[in-house]
Amino acid sequence: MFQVIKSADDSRARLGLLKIGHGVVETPAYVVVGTHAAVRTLAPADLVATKIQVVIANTYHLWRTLGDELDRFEGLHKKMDWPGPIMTDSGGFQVFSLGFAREHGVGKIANIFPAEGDRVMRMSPAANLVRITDEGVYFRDGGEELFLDAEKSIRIQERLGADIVLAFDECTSPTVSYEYQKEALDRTHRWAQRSLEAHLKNKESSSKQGLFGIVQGGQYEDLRQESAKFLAEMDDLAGFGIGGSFSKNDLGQAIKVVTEILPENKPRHLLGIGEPEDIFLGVEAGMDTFDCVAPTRIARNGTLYTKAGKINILNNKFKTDFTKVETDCTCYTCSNYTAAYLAHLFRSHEMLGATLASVHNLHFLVSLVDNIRQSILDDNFEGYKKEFLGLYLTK
RNA sequence: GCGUGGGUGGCAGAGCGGUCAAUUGCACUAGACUGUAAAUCUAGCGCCUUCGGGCUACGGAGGUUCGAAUCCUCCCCCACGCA
Repeated sequence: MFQVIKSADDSRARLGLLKIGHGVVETPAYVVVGTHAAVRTLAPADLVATKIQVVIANTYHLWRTLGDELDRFEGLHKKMDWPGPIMTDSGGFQVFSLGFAREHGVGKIANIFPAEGDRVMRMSPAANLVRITDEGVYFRDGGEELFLDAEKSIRIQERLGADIVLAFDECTSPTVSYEYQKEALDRTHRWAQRSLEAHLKNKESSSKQGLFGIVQGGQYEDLRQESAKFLAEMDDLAGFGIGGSFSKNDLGQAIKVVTEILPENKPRHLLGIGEPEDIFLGVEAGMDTFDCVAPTRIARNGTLYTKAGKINILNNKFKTDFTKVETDCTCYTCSNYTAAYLAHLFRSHEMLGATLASVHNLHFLVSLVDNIRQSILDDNFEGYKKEFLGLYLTK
């Protein structure tokens, strides 16, 4: 299922082929987030044009939205008219995002321990909608409570029919105590076993789908290692996801300690991480695939990637910038439109602005991982990394 | 000409004696966004400032009052109705 084509000498970076039901994924690869079985603002044809290889949809949100319709669901590929590989997230992240993250107004990468004088931007705190038990998780949804556990998550994911499915886990915050991280980790491990059992029970779908276990452990290296060891021994897992909410400084180390333990012959997916600098970090530490809402979310909010760093197309100067966002970019947006036109679309609140920006940002990241693969092939990963980040992080 | 209702910051529109440099929305200026309850959110938005505050402001000019965007007088505009 997964084959490492080449490993770098000076880092853990590796080139691979992930063969799954709906195609072969060349890794390192970027996975676009299509939570509700749709990539926001993009028509399927737009998505194909970005050359993105994989889409990840979300179990919790689809289950919540589709409800009983899932019983006669014909599968995400058909539903989305997306011919390529699909992953589904288990709903484990919603344990965090609808719970702790909502309550404390923090996100996946949170500046939770700000330095003196730091101005910390946070979302307004809101009610915690989550109640975690050893059995599973209760999500408060309007007046009722939705209960999701490992078995149910796997069953829903079978219906959704993605090529890669994820074990149900508890994503934790880096602010909680060691004791709680440990408790949550043990729970996540038990849920991983339950997920695997549920997965293997259905011969038909488990022959088509691969189940990834999810490494947790928060900011504690020993727990991360324990988690990697635990999951590494589960032979029937098709691969691994690395989860959790990080602070930016811990990210690299948290991945490194884990990839040292995980088996080389299985793919590793870094969950929810995907700014350009993080991809280098992840690849260097031995990760194969990445998904992130960033390219599409920041696009909708007017931010576009360029080789010289991110730009905000709503900035005054772009009103009269009749050049392309990136002169040498071959994406549909840059091939046809000026920065000024994009600025105009955003200022006019035209949806096309969000679409064109999303197309560009996805193309940017797809090109980035393409170049990373080439650099590994050329034994020049470190060189390419320095070259790219040298320009990208100047701003 | 008569009657009525109005003239408030770039626009719309609150306020109708003190807590008003003036609610709110839009626009504008920045910033944030990392397994998406985000096409969202945060901050700023008269001038000056040693960030305590100071100054000029609610059509114009006077006046009443300790105090006026708010009350009175005159003037100038606008809308609608009647001639």
